[in-house]
Amino acid sequence: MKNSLMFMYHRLVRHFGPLHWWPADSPFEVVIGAFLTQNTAWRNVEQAIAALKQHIPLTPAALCALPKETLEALIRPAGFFRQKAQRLQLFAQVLQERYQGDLDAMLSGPLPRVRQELLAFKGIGPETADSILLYAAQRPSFVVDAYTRRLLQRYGLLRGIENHEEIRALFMDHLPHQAALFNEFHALVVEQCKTFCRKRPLCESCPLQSRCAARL
DNA sequence: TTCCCGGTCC
DNA sequence: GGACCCGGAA
Repeated sequence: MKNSLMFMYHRLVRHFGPLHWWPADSPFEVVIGAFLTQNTAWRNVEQAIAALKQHIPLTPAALCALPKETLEALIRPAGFFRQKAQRLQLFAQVLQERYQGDLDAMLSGPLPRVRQELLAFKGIGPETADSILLYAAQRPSFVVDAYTRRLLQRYGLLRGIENHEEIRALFMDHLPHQAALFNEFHALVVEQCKTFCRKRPLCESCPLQSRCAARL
């Protein structure tokens, strides 16, 4: 398993080169992006964040102070804007009250404990929690999303019945816990799935073709 | 104009 | 399983 994952990683690095994730100016902007990108194409999230940035500095305090209706209107392009606005503000509020707005303080401490705390928020599921941990705090928590499942399944590393935590464990149990590695690996998986391993796959020029089960 | 895509909560 | 929602492709 370790060898399969590392082979895949190196092939993807060779094809896509180093990616620069996560595109954001601050850790708190990563958090906002992590909420907004749920079930949403990144291009729409960019619009929403750009609009938001024009109105307020992207800080927990400013987000709390913004009227809910205004926030909803600004992040509208990201979809699910009512629930995302409400959940983002709730998160910002708790961050203010418990940690005086200090994201680093919230995200430091033993990884499993911090992860559990994140998962307790309404609007933070496993993918969002791990995105925040990895990309806002450089903590080695592997991010699994729909792309990851599809790629691994087609490649032949899953039977198809594994749940989210089991897929995450595949990476966590077989790779060194290095934030830089996890960061790049997830970014490469996303790029790979947008380019080749799409819903309707383009196997012809895929960098993983030679060892992919779907292609054999 | 309909259809598709993507996380989380209930 | 259904609800939440957009932009863009078909």
